[in-house]
Amino acid sequence: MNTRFAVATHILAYLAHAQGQPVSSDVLASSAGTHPVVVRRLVSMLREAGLVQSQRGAGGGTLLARPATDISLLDVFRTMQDAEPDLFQVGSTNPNAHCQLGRVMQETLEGLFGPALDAMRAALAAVSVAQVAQELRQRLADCPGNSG
Amino acid sequence: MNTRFAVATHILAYLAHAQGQPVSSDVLASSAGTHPVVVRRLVSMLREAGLVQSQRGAGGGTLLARPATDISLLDVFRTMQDAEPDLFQVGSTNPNAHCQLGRVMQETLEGLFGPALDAMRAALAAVSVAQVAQELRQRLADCPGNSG
DNA sequence: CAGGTAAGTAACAGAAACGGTTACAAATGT
DNA sequence: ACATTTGTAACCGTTTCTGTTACTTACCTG
Repeated sequence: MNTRFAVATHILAYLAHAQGQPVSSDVLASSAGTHPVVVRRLVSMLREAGLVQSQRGAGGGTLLARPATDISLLDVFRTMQDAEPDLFQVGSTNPNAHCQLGRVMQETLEGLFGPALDAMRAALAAVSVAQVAQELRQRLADCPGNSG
Repeated sequence: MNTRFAVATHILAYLAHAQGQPVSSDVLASSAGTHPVVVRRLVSMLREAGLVQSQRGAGGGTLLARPATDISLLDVFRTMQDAEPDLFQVGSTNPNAHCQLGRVMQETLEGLFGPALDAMRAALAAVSVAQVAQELRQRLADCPGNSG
């Protein structure tokens, strides 16, 4: 699930940079260094999450569904999840059930891992796609001849 | 990699509870609800990290290599990593190289994901195995007839 | 209306990781 | 000696992910 988060953020930052112009999956894939279908898969998830919007047909593509300032990395993280609940998955192991050590251990670990996840979520929530795009612009200004 | 972290913490908490008595991989596996060889695999990693110590032969087993108060969940997390660098793996995608958008995007993302990881690490560093074991004891006191 | 463009999606292949398991060697205490 | 227990290697089945192909659907333009 690792690259999905990075690629999705890549896509969103690119769309923020495009300022309302639809961008095709071919262009996005070329920029992110992956396959257009992979991009469309991620875009599908982002669209279901209400972060982007798509237009079919000639001249179509994907664009942000709301201002880049209103999309945080936490939004992206949650959309790409499958990972968030699994990060410190305590529930998959099947300890001894009822009130024995195994079960109590699970509850205890959940209580202790929680703050770590909360801290990470808070840090992700503090960064918007607009910030990513802006930092990108600044860095791009430092080197000539960029296309995509 | 998810269950590894939880099972490893389980093991360490159990060892802290055992207070210097070597615990066999059979007992640990039974408590954690997994296979003894899986436990030995994890114990191998924990041993390389200097967190535990093992004794072969009859009456042998594993015990903590240092006080439980000196082992944080961050130590466990780092030992079980393979995941830590991959959590927000930005480098696997192969964008357009040189100074183009793809490469700059990587650097930008790394800079923005960093604080999220730092926050999580700080939260994990704040919890020791001793705390886990103590919380376990408290919870176990609330229900009768626990063995393993 | 015809044709080109591009999203949407299903399906498959190959790779990697993980957990569980078996098997066996090495070490250690009784 | 012998039982016990760690230390590893090896293998299997499952899952997950990425890349890719192929095909359908939708939309714009001439």
